[in-house]
Amino acid sequence: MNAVSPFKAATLHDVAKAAGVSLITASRALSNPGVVSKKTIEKVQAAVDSTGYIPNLLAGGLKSKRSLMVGGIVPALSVSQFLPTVQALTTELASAGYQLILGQTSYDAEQEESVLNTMIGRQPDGIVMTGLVQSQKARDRLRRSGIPVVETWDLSDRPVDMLVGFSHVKVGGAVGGYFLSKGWKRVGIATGDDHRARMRRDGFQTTLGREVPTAFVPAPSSLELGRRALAELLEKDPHLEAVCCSSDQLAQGVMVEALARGLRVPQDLAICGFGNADFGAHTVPSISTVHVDGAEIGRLAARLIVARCRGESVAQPVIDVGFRMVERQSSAS
Amino acid sequence: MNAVSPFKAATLHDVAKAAGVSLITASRALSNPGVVSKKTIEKVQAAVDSTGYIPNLLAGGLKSKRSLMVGGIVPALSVSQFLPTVQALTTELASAGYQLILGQTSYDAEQEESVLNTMIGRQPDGIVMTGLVQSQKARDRLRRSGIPVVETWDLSDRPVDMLVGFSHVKVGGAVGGYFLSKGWKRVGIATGDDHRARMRRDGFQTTLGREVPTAFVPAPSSLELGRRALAELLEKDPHLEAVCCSSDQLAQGVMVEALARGLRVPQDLAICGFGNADFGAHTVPSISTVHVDGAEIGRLAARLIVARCRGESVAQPVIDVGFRMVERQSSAS
DNA sequence: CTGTTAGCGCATTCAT
DNA sequence: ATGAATGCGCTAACAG
Repeated sequence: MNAVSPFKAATLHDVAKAAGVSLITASRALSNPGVVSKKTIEKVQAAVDSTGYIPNLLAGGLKSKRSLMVGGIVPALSVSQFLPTVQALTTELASAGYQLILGQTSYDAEQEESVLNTMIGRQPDGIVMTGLVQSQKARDRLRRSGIPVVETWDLSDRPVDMLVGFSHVKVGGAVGGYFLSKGWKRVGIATGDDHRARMRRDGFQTTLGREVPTAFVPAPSSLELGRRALAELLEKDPHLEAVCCSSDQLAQGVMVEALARGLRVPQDLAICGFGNADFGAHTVPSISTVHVDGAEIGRLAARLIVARCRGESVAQPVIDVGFRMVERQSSAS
Repeated sequence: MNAVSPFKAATLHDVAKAAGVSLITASRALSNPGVVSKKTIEKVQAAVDSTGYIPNLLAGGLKSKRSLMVGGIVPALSVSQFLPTVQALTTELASAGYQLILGQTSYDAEQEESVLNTMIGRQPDGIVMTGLVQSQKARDRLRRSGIPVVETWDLSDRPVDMLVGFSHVKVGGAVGGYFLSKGWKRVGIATGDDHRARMRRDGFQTTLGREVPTAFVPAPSSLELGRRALAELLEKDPHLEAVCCSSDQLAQGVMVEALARGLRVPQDLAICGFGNADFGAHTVPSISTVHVDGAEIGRLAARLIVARCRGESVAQPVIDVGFRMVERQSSAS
């Protein structure tokens, strides 16, 4: 049975007819009840119930220029670092009556451009990017579209519009400073090869004042890739003392591999991750990391968009949410 | 600076004028180039480039009854079990020109109903649910809406429409049979309390022919909750031989807690998870689990929706993707 | 191959 | 407090 529904969905027209009022009165009764008499509202409500009317948001959006949709763009949903952000974004937006349309770029600038184009075509009331918009063409398009945009998870001198993030260079610098304070000389890096991870590596190396043996792994990072990364690093330097990882998943992999090789953590090898994934506090030993409040980023981004949509002027369109080091057993001295 | 764009976005009207053709010819040149002369297409394309035209998909959808959007509904994005499904769904849909609108139910039937209502209002060309639709009201609404629906990750005698899933009772039964074959008598269950996890527990207990000590944990399951669950189970039975977990995250937590207490895995305590998360193969010891192809579920769901949208008749609207036991070190004898 | 006509379902003018 | 007209931007019919 593949037949389409035999029922034509009820429109506002049907509701108005059933309620014995005009189209526009029915419309107002539903979307602006303040200006309609109580009796009328009741009649309309009864008609809605009896007809099973569901407003066509496409039509409403076309006319009112408010689609009640917000575009959310991630490199890939499986990048678990962004998950709390997307989740909080979705929840916070839903509570304001907006829904999220998802787009994936696969870390590819061309795909980013095409995703943004179709996204703009859907007339979203806002667009939230995880990361900065890469291509210049896309940046221009976004600006000219007039759609409120929030870039997240990074900082920039010239954001497209609004921004909620933090400095990855500073994160790398902080971890580098921490390693220096511990006196570790023979250190390595296990890292993803995306833009932000590279910024953290840059900051780390700058603080250390030199290049550091590095194992690059493709996205998405995982426990398995962490194990391989440590194997690679130990080939480069068999006497490694500490490893800085671009995610807690990688860090856990490095740790598993180290323990499997009979290395003690942290005595023989210290490990630091990034992101403060929930499992990191509960492994044995627990994993030192850098905490970033991903959910807060999502909430703030949602609020910026919603404020803009309401025509409120946004006092602080660029927000640095910062970060903090979390020392746990994997690097405690 | 909170000013809205000073440029009014170009419409198809502007493109047509710039290209010196009629509105509908411009429309066809873009969406149905086969019926337009090559010269005209070129003129229109040039006009598109010069005006920066981006089609308004809301308007197109209103008229054509094809919104090119598909609703995707999950309990919560953080339920990592569904992530490969949502990711594959998004990717596969994108390749067919559709985009995903996200909805979250928080495992709550009322919220499911309200999410589905606004979803229907957006006139999606299809709706994909992770799990079955809970509320009867929502089921009726969905049926009457005529929108193609795919429920996933479960089986049902009377699906709303189409279905891609597997039997959780059978999964539980398979794990129970596996435990029986190993001769483990003192067994426990660490499980989430959602519908599907309970079905697996039922299947497990039915096969064992009795009730089994159980630690229930709230969603989303995590390593931490797994540690607590084992602590709870060991209080109920200090001589536990094996634990069946409702996710690999829980299983990892149970394992970490066991090792932290000096128990050997699997000699003192055997562990089995569910979901075949990527890390499970690479922990030490590696984690036995039940494999379900979540990405395949997403791909199949997308194809069913797309086929329906193209008016093709769907030969097999209910697909059982099955599962398989994956024995690893945590339960190897 | 191209153009004209007529809406899709609703919300924003205006009027009463 | 209610209603009539108008059009958002686009595409499905039909015409030529």
